[in-house]
Amino acid sequence: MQRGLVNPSRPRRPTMIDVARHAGVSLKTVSRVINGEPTVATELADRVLAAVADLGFRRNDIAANLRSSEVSRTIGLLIEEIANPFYASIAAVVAEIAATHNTMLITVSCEEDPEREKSLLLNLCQRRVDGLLVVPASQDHSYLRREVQMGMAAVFLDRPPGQLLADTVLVDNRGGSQSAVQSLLAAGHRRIGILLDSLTVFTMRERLAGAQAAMATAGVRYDTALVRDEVRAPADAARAVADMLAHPDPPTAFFCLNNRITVGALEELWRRGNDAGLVGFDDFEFAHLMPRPFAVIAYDPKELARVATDQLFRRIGGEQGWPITRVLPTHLVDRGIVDRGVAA
Amino acid sequence: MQRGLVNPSRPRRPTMIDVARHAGVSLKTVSRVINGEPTVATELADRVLAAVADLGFRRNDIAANLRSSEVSRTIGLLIEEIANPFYASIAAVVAEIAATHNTMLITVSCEEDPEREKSLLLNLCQRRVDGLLVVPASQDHSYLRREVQMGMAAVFLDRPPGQLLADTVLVDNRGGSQSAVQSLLAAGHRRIGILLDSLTVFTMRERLAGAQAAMATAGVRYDTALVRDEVRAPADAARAVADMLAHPDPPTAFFCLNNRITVGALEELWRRGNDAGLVGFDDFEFAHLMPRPFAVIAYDPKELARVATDQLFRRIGGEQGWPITRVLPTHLVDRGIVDRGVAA
DNA sequence: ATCACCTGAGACAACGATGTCATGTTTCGA
DNA sequence: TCGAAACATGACATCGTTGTCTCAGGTGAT
Repeated sequence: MQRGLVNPSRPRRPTMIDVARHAGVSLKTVSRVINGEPTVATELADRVLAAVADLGFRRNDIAANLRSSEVSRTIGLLIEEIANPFYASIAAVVAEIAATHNTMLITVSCEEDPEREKSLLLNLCQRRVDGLLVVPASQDHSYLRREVQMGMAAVFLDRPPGQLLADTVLVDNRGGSQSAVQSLLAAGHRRIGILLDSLTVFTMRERLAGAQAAMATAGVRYDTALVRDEVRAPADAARAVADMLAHPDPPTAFFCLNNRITVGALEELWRRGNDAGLVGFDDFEFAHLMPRPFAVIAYDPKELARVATDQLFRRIGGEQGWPITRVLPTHLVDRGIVDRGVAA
Repeated sequence: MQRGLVNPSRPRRPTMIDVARHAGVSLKTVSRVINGEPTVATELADRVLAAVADLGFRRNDIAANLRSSEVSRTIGLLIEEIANPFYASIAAVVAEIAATHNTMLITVSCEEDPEREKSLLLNLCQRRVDGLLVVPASQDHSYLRREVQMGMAAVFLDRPPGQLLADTVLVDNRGGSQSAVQSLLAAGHRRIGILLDSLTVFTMRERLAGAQAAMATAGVRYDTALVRDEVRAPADAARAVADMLAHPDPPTAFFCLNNRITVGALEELWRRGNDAGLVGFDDFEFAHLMPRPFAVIAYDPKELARVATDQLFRRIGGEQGWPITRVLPTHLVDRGIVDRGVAA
């Protein structure tokens, strides 16, 4: 039973065989023309191209890929969520570099769910992508070991893999945090409030460790009453700041471990006209338009993506060797408002 | 020559045949077990599953898809650039809805280049994605006609297709613009500066037309000296504002046709302490933290994406019928600063 | 006890392309 | 003028799955 007869409104896509018949040549000749092999007589090639145009033929990449199983020219990127500007800028860089390798990008968001992470990554493996870029949510990636052994390229970024050796690109979270707190200490602050998301996240643990190290080095007491975790949305940060300021011995400065928190804290301090010191980890767009001064520990997420993607394509290209870990530097940036003369 | 012997470091992936041999069953039985068909004796199924675990077998979706060419469970999304928050939030919604259909998303950015748009979309067709979501950059999509005829689902969003009939979801650019300008006129403004990106973009033409209509209705002269196009970056907007304010009969209000322009204009007016009226098309994050009051024509990009994606999956699901165009409403939102008492 | 029926399992073709090899034709030098 | 090399073309197997069909063996009704 021919499909063409069953559903005439949606014609079956022509295959190379149809083109061959239409042009009066063999299947293989069509294949040669489509793939630009030079050993075809001009006259035949023209007939084939005419048939291609006539029938609206377009090669089925799925079939081609199955036969010549070299590369699918597709890579996968796993992140938290694409709506987050941090990840969006990473995805942009990855897609751009991939395009130069004639490769498309499947981006999947796991939303901090380890189960989802696993199922998405294995699903990508089933689709036989050429490689994986992973910002992991879980701490156990042993389920990827076999895939990697069987040739799946994988590079982790922003956070390291767990139970798996793989190429990794990180940011110097600890060092950046250390210098953030050092700058507050140097300005004379001794009571520093620290706000963080969740300790289940690698970057948060590292940043907190850096802050503790800086305080220990300076001989300043690390008071757990001045530390709040599970601060997720900006509004949580605002509440935490208000809360800490009500403390009998309140902080005179705040260190926010990500930019969502920074925005919330900043908004609250600004609302109160409180001039506490404020340093946030991560820069962000519009930081220069915020209504009060603060500082950030900045680094380039694009560079992170660039280094990781380049490494991935090196592996896809067949580069052998032990997994490599690279740590990118951070730097302190003083961020003010558009015009500091605001109060004047 | 076996590949395993050529490159023993990267073992060949096991296929169903390997699993079948290892479990002492037929190929087809493996296929049945993998696909959860119920007609397999428990004892055999267990042997197959053990072999799968032993060998680290993972089904090749490419081959499966080739054989049973139903759906590839992949859709394509074409946008300008993923780093733009507007498109990132669209991509997030599309990916989320796609996930509920067990479908992954390939996002490609054409960066306003019509040639790139064409090649990317046709490339996606070659990959046999199940459907396309398109924010078009070009004005001629006749090259998609054959693909659509042959069953490729396609939905356009934010901007309409050219030379092609297809499902489309738009925003009421004209109406929104009209009410923006009406609000400025109602506040007594008669000289209104208009800043826009490029007239090659559909949304810009529509928004400008809406502004003109509002002025015509009110009997206010449309002075081309107060219109600037090719305003791309915020800095361009700042310059344009400065320039217009130097006009002998300067504008007392500005209408910015996108949010990048709004930010630049706002920054310049704030720097000058100028209290001109300001309305921008498109809301944006942090708008409520900006250092001076203004208004925006807001709409929900997520709703845009939701409606378009739902329609796409309806088409993928086989829904027939003529292409549909939907236009989503906008509304005016007064946006101020965190605390209007800033100057106090 | 016989036969129709059901069910589980395997053999084989098919999906749409590419790789390999064989074949027929042309070309060119001796 | 002939033979070998070079080239253009096609026949056929193949990639890793799933769909179709067949068949053996067990079940229940008559």
